[in-house]
Amino acid sequence: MSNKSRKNNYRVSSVDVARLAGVSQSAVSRCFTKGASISEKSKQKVLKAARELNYSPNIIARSLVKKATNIIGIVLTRYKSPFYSRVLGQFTRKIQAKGYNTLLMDIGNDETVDAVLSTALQYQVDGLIITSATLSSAMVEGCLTSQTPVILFNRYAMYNEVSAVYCDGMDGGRKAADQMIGRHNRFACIKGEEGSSTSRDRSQGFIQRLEENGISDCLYERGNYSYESGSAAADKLLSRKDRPDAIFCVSDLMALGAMDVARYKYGLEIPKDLSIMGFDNINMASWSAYNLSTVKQPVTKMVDSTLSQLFNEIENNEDHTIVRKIKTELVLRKSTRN
Amino acid sequence: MSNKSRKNNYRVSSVDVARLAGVSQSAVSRCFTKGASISEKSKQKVLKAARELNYSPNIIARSLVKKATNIIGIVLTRYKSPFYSRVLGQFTRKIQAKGYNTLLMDIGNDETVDAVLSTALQYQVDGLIITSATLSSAMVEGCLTSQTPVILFNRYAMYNEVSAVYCDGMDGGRKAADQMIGRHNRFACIKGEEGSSTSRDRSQGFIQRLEENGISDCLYERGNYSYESGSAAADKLLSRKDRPDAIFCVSDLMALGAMDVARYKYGLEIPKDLSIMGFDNINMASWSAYNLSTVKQPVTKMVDSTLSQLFNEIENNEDHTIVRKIKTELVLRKSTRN
DNA sequence: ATGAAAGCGCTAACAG
DNA sequence: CTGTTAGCGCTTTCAT
Repeated sequence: MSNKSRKNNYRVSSVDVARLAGVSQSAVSRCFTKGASISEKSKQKVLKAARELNYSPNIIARSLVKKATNIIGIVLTRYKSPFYSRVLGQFTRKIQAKGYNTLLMDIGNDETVDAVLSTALQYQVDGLIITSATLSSAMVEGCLTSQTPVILFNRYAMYNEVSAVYCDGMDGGRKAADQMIGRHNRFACIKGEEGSSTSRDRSQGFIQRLEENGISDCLYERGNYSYESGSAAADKLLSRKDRPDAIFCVSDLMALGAMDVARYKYGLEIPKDLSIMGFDNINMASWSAYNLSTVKQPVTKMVDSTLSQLFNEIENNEDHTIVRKIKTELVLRKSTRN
Repeated sequence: MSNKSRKNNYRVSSVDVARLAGVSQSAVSRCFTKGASISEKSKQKVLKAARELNYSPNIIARSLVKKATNIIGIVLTRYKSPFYSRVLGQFTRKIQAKGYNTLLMDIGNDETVDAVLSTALQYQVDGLIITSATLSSAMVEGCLTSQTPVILFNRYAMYNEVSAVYCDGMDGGRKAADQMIGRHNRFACIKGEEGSSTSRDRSQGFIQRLEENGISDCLYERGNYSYESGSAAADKLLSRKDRPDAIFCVSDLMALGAMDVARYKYGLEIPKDLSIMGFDNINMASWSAYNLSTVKQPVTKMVDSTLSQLFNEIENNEDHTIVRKIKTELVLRKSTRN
């Protein structure tokens, strides 16, 4: 059996159906295009033939002529985070509900982002959602000339030709600080990787607010958003003699890791000896083992906003770009004093 | 600005490039088809023109003629589970590495599975991975006539025309039982939903092994694989006067929920008063707050096996279906006595 | 090595 | 309502 035998194998097409049904090929096309004018009689003939041959229209061919694939590309970076799983789940479900489909693309490191985006464009996606990755100007150019709407999710644009929706990390950081100030003596922050803009915003908001209140010696360590890195960072912080009694983490996962070293390695009681706050409000934050106070990113609101803007740009050809900054909400549980 | 103005907008094609480069359209096609015979000189001309026009080939058109889209469809049910996030992540990354792309489809309930699969087929996916969903015979038929290779992931086939790779839940359940037998007096099991075959296998293995050892009064409750449902099920179990001192949960997430009610609602000590085991070995199982003993599904092995079979069927037209049952591994931590 | 031409499977005028 | 016809943007013989 040769390498190509599959490709050469017959795939039933509309002309086969037409022949069997005794109608023209356009009739079968009309039969599968809702709103097209076709008599009930031919419709039945076509349907019968189609069923017999197990036919269904080739969307690729349709896309070629309609110049619309009905597919939305979603780009994200290695998503270890439960936050992004949730986001992705909501996106795909809602995209499907809208009659579109999702081409999911994962980028390992920032070097590959251009390649990935470019193949998305080559697939003629009708729209693009980019999560936690930056957009090179070459790619902005590409999207522009191909007229492909793009929304940055949880990033903001350096270029104002592209829309963005993200949550207000700066304000979230400030809220976290407000919750802790006055109840603690020594503050620390566990940030994300150096380049990360979300990490920067959140920690900056926190630190600024502290400074506004006369606290200028906030410690910090960095993690990579994982549980383990949160543990490691907290470990460093807690091994100091001037150990902090309040730690703000720029992600919940890191906060959980921090809580666990604090409790199980240092035997600290939370929040008696140490308050911890996270950011995201992932499911685990509410688990009884943690009860993590956190700054909630309103996922549903963010997703809906992204999608409504995207479909607006796609369907109404609204080329008006927007930047929507969504407010966070404080979720107080028991990992902080009150 | 009309509704259609975007669609009518110009998208640069190979003929545009050809014209600018002063070569034939086929030349530009060849330029982008590796291995095609084209002189260095024309190649440069084409490349230059392409760059100028910001051109890149339309994969949809190419797919139409090549009868191959290079896209793999992945179907999964509302994936709340961290296990499936991990699986999905591995799949997409490895699919991309192979030069393919992922069309991600989510099915809410079993009613929609046919619709979803059928649109995947209409998109002419080169292959299909179906996770935790059953395949109707109509769909098997559809895949067969369209010659689309399908692999069932963590399901087994009722039909032997379709390949499957899954982990041996029955054996996993048995291993869990072996670990608990002799150290406990009263056993219970938290199963998944009634229809779920994975739940059935895992719990059956557990219960059978118990019976082989003369224990025939294993209690059980059902959950839906979520943390909350695990808590609820454990709550019922633990409120009995003949409370179990060993609980096997068919998923880690439920086991974590069970641990938390046991500890925080009933004040039980684990594993002193109660042993708990899970299934999957998700990341959280190793967190210090839990230290959950569990039956590990070897994700990487399963994913690799699935993919190698799938690509084998795609590229070598190997229509030899396989069913690969992968062995689980016991991971002992501190939630069980030893 | 290159261009001309045929066609992938479909939709969309256009006549009738 | 229906068939005919002309493409969508590309790959691929087939000559040259």
